[in-house]
Amino acid sequence: MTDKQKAILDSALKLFAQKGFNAVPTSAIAKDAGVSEGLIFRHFENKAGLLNAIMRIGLEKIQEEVQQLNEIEDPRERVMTAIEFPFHMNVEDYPFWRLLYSLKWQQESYDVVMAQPIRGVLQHALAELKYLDIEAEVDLIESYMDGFLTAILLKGEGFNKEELLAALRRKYK
Amino acid sequence: MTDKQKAILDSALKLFAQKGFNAVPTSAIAKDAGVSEGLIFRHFENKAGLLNAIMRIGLEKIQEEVQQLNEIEDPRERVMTAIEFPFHMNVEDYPFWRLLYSLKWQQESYDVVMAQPIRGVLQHALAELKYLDIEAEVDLIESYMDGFLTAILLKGEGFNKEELLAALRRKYK
DNA sequence: ATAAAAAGTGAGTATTTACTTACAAATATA
DNA sequence: TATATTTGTAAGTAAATACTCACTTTTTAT
Repeated sequence: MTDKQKAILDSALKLFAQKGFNAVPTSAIAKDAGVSEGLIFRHFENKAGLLNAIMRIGLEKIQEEVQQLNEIEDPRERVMTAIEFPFHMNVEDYPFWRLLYSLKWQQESYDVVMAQPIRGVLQHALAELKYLDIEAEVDLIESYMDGFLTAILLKGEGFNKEELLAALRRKYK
Repeated sequence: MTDKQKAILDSALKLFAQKGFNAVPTSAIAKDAGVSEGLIFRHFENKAGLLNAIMRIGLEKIQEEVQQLNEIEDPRERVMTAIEFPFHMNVEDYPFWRLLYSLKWQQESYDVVMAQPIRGVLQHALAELKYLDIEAEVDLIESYMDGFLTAILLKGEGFNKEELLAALRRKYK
């Protein structure tokens, strides 16, 4: 992976996350990355291929983090850590999440790949805790997480996510 | 408002909700509505004007529904009804909500207009209930609602929202 | 050192897209 | 009925966009 290739991926992720995939022309990506437009197509074949490369890299990184949840012994703590995942996300990953969440509304493909591993963790943990109606409970937790992540990603400057986390913990104490 | 004008609005909402604003050319809208492309510009000036018309109509309709929440006397019930709003949404409004939620990620403007009235209802109700830390609590509830609405809008056929509602009520009984 | 492969460029190109315009049909108004 | 206004159309147009291609530069392998 060359410097320019990395620059293209960085610029594309940044711009896609800001304005949406369809609203960003390849010329703008090339300009932002300081690269000729043709190079994008040399490396990624087409615009969709560029998006694919971005998503593959991002999803791999996130899946590693999900794996780490399984190292938590206590299933109760494992579930709480999962629910609180949006609050402890790395800020440098925000653009990727924004892109993933904006793509959800047009192409489900990527989102499904992302949601599946977390679902597995939750299902397993709730089974250990002898929950009944595991599927509905997992849907509920996934909805919470989705809402939290959305709030954190969209409510900019003025938003205090620590306060929100505190309110959440109060409910689940 | 003529028949063709209505047809344009219907087709545009449908297509924007499915594929996203930027991914839908005005030619496709005209074709779907059975109308000449020029008519779109005669009535709505430009593509952004068409989107504005769609959003204005939709937001007015939704705000009426939010007003109805205020008619509920008991603040506890008022809050629960608000939280459960996503479950009782009219199916015919799904496309509008999909469009609103997809636009969130690129232009915050519309979403803010929508969220403000609901925030007001929640703030007022929680104040009546003598909650401390009202803002954080409202953020929490808004996050829930956002997650539920997203789940209902995105998880198609196989998704049983009644089960999710049941799980939610179990938690808050 | 030399050949082969890969990285990179910049100037195209075909198509799409938002929007215009000149005109016709329908509808309202007097 | 006559006329003014609104609704509608079809054929444009200029700009933007995804992608190609011929070519040069850099890196890798022998």
